[in-house]
Amino acid sequence: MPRPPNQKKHNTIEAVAVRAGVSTMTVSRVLRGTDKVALKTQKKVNEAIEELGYVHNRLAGALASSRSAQVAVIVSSVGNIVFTEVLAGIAHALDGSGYQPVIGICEYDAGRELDLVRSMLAWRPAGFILAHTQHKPETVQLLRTADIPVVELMALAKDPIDMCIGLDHEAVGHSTAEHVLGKGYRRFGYLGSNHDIDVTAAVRFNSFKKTVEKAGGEILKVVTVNETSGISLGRRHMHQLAEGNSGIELVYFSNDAVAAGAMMYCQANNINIPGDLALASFSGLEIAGAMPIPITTIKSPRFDMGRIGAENILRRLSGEKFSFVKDAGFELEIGESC
Amino acid sequence: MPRPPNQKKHNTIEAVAVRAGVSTMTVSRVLRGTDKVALKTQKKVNEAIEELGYVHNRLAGALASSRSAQVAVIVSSVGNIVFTEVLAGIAHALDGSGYQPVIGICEYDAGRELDLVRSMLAWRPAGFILAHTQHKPETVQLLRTADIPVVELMALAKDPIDMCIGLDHEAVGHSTAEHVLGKGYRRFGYLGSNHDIDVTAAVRFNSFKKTVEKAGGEILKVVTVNETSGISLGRRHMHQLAEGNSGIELVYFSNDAVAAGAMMYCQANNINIPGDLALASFSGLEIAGAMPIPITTIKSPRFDMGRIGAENILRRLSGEKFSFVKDAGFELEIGESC
DNA sequence: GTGAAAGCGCTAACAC
DNA sequence: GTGTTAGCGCTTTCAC
Repeated sequence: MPRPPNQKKHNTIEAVAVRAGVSTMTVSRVLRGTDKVALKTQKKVNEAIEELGYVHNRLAGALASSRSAQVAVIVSSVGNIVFTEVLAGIAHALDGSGYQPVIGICEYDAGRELDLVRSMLAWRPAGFILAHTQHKPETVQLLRTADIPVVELMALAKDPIDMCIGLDHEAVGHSTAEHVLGKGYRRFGYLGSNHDIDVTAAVRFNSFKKTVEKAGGEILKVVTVNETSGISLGRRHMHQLAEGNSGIELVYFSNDAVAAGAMMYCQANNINIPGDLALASFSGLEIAGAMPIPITTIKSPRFDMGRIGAENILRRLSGEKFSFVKDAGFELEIGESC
Repeated sequence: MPRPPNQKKHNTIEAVAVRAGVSTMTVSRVLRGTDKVALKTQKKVNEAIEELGYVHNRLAGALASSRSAQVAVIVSSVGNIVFTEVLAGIAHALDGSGYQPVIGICEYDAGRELDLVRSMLAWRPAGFILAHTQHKPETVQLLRTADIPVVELMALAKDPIDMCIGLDHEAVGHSTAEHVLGKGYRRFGYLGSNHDIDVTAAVRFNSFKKTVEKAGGEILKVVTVNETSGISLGRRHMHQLAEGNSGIELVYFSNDAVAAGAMMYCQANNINIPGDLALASFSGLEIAGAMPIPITTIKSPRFDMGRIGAENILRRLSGEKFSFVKDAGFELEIGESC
């Protein structure tokens, strides 16, 4: 024998229907706000819902309609403020749409990402947002066959899964180099973190280097550290680039947190910026502008990438047909550090 | 007539079952890893899954078993690094448990929180984590009747919904005051942000003030700003406390980001710390220790609050019966700023 | 170790 | 405007 018949159904639209003296369909309609229901009936139903403290079961709803109201989001890390801004943009765009973000964190690990995609897909999300463009082939395959709108953020994908809006990190590195070359600097140092997992930093640096060398400049010293990027990292490792008479005129950083730490080191060690040493960075974080000597950096529209990504998921969900790969653009934020 | 009969079921355990030459039940068992299935059968099923690119539908599973594998999490903001550390702790604890966090952001708004709780509850999460203790009565009611494990984090709740692990912010303010009084300071200023939404900051300050005044000290000037807390806020508003001969010996801050900005102001304006002015703060963020003059602050176990919260949700989900309200404790991190 | 049938709570598709 | 019926894709329960 199968499971015993329902005994005391509670918290079902059926209970609400009975109490309101209508059919379950009517309750369903009131709940979803679709179709027309007589105002009097609506009132009765809403009262019944209130009295019973009924909470709609979207699990059953999603199954029945094969339409979920969740949007899956995977970010590399929440410890990195860059991603939290993207998340904020996504949350902002989704707010009030009826869709909810479900967030997964892959810690820069493509294997974890694959696992996450698989298990998030099991909840049949309406759309998928990935805040990075490095994936395993299986991940791409899985998402392509899922047949839901997908957006990749942060960088321009060479072979996008579906939609994409991100930065051209090569252009970022190039522009930064052009700027500092224009200022007359020719001898450079570099301090970066986690190039093995943050591919975009490597792309920026390589492009920076290429442009510098093409113009006759030199990269005298490169320090890359494999620990989590942060202020204290910059503070602790800056001595490698600041001490002695290395001839370095300007240090380029993988991001503003590292640069800020480096500036703290300089402040604590009486190194004059930009007189003794100039600094240039990437991120456009609040901290760059709040430094005693504001740091020249590159600002990218992180919040907007998240917002636009989510908005386009919504547009597709509402039936529009389109796809795109869009350069999000960036802005050179000139401080006093170079 | 109701909906037309299933035509081409794809991506169902039925399709897998047919291909593997077994019943759907067997596929289900393999998928969930429960019960015993002959190794040969398992292999056949797994092959079929692979060939079909089948993705498990947890929606249907959750409905049938009335058991979901999602844990709902609500944080006040992701812009505040404090919450991202809590999230990281939660993600860490849930990792590998089979449960997935579903994150909502209420932006410090109890009304939004209520909406979020309602709509997240509609997905029948297995548990609920709230990274704050301020709620509308309806929220509390809703969660209490949901009959799922609930954890509140960050502060000690007076009337906890269920479990709670957080800081005693009154003790924090008191300890900070004791420390600075012990150092001989008697005349204080305060710079805080967003007291209307961040209740914990107000609690810390009031407790600080009480302790100071009881000891014969004075709070000479209080500046509270209603904008999003951050480095630049500290940088821009510090002048109100630093300029002139106000007699202020030490400034207390609502958090480290504000304090760091204040230090940037002092650095840029040649105010000697702690000679001209001492600083004390709260948070224990990386930035406090990376300053040219490390800032004395209070460190709380944010990651661990998240981790422990999630772990206890899991314990309850595995059948254990218990509840608790736990003081997470804190540590005075003595820098050179006072 | 495996299968059959009923049902989780809801909504699509129609009828009235 | 409202009700009826079948079924979304899975798991429960029991039988073999």
